[in-house]
Amino acid sequence: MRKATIIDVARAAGVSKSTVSLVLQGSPRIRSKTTKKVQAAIHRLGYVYNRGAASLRSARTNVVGMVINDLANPFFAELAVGIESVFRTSGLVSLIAHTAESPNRQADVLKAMREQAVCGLIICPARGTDASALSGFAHAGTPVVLAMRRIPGSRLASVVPDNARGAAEAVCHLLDLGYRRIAFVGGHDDMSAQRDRREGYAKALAAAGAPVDPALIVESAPTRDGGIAAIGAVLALDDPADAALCFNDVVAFGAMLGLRHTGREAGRDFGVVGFDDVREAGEHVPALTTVAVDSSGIGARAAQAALRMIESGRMSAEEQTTSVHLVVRESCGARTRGIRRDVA
Amino acid sequence: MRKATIIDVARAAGVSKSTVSLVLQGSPRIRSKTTKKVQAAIHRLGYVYNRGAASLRSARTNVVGMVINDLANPFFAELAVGIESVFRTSGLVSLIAHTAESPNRQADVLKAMREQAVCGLIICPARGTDASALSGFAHAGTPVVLAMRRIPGSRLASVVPDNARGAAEAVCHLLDLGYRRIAFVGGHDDMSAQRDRREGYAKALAAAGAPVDPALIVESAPTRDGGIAAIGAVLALDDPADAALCFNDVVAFGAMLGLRHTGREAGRDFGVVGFDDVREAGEHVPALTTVAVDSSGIGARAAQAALRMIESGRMSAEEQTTSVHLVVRESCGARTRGIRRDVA
DNA sequence: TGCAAAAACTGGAACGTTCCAATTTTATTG
DNA sequence: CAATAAAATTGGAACGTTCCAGTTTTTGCA
Repeated sequence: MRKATIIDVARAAGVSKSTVSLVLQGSPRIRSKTTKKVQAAIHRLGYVYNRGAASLRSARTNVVGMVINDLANPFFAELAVGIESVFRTSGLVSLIAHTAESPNRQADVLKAMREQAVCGLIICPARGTDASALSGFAHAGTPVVLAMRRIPGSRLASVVPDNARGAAEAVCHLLDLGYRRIAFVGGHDDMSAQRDRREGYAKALAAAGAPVDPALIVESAPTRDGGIAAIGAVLALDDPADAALCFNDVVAFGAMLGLRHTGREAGRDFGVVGFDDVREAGEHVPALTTVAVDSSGIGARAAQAALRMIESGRMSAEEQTTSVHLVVRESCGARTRGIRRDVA
Repeated sequence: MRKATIIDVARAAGVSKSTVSLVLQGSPRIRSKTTKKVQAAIHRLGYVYNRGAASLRSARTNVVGMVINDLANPFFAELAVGIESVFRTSGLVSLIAHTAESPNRQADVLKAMREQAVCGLIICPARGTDASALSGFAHAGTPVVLAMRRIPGSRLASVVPDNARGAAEAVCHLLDLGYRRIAFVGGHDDMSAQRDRREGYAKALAAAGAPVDPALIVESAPTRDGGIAAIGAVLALDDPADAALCFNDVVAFGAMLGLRHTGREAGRDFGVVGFDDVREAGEHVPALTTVAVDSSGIGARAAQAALRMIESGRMSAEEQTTSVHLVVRESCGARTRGIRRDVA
């Protein structure tokens, strides 16, 4: 049995196909009696709207793309869910894709998104993504919003947490607790978030008159294993670190594991602060002190920014920064050492 | 500037639009010289393939749908990533959607998937999903594969872990460690996975000649809070439980938290076994003994099953079961009590 | 009731692709 | 080199929708 089309529906309802199309679009110029007739026919025939055909004619799809560098990271998964729910309430369908932090996969995925003619794109760009990777969208007039990570040299809208401020707050907290050799571990230099956090770290140290020792800044993959490796490096120094601000919570978990391998315990022998405040942070033993980032809030803002651009048809390069706050738990040793300064 | 079409490409390359179409599809009956000419023109014009138009004509999209009940749960996120990577290597684009375990949202999402004319669907159905929710796909001849959860009364292909066997193994292990009042906590009766696991639990107890006390079987949301509540219930009994098999790892984490609230510690005063073996299980304190489920393997099998059906055009209702194995860590108390039986 | 204006509805044409049957080009063979 | 077979290429129709410019129906008012 062939699939029913609006023409079949029109015939069944005794109206023209144009009328059916109008009903489908919820046009206000159709009498409710007619609408009812048409909807009955739609239901009776089991008619399914063909979005492909519609977008062929009207050039505006209701599909938005979402490109996530790591869906398996709970932080990004939560972000994706936040974005999706905003789009869903606006009647848009989200096409979620995962790039596994690989620019190649990302290129493939972006090509697919273009072919699907998405009407907007939210992307957490893979590490090392170049502005040119997204030029096709700009060229086609498709709104793009960067989430969590900026791309240097691109004139694109973005929503990122206040990385520098969060990092600075964390460093101040560690300084207040009396730590002297504070390391910055994890993440790569070509991730904007890492650069921003590292900058906040350096600035806070400088503001306190403390020296910034390049040996205490160690790059690593933003993963648990990366954290283990990085913490090992700063412990092996002649003048080893006594605390670390980690690029993100996952790195912090790895760092705490690495500490344990050397007989040290976070919060007792070493101060550890993470970044993100994923759900697991509060339940880890010891509980992780971390800079809380509102993932679903960032997702929602990014989605809203995209929505505005889609609806208005005007591109914007607005850079939004969302606030962050330090959540003090155990891994920094505040309980043991006593907090000497109140952190808002 | 209007977007380039195959007609523009054809003109630029000095061939017909049919030839361009053939090149785009990688047809073997085009001379390589012609292919090269066409590809040069495609590149020169920045031509982007229009999948909507193509699927309108050819009725076969290369988009597959993926409906996940909870993307924020790391287990399902990993599953999604596994599925996606299989589809990607076959040149299919995955449209991932999230239902938040709500049948209403699921219905919306499924409608959107049908409108996008997906050529296949993999779904972890939301709790309480009825077979009729998916009848539209069956009716349209679109392959559907259930992952992780079966739907009673539906003739659909499925890939689920060997829940009963895993649960039975866990119970045997607890019995071997000397526990007597083993509870089954968490999950809901209308989730097939919960029923299967509970059945394995009951069967193992019966096989060992141990009584199955209904008071020891407590439903709860499959969340951390659910675990806290459920463990509270089995501790409050006149004859309280001394061990628990939890519906999944998240519930187990909650249960261990709940134990701590009453001054008990998993592995010392009470045996806890989880299900899934999420990444966090091994790093929790105490480390969680759990039944390991191969999430990415299940994802891959489900994707392959869907792929077979898509390619052959023949529907199948094959039910695949993947093997599971018990991972003994600390929360069951094996270290303290000594293992009296070797678990493979 | 009749007339104008507004509201409701309608019939092509068009969107960019694939499929089909037909045509042209190239290769093969006697 | 002609005749044929095979390979490569082509133009037109079709897919299901929306848009546009009407046309018909309804409403409001004298």
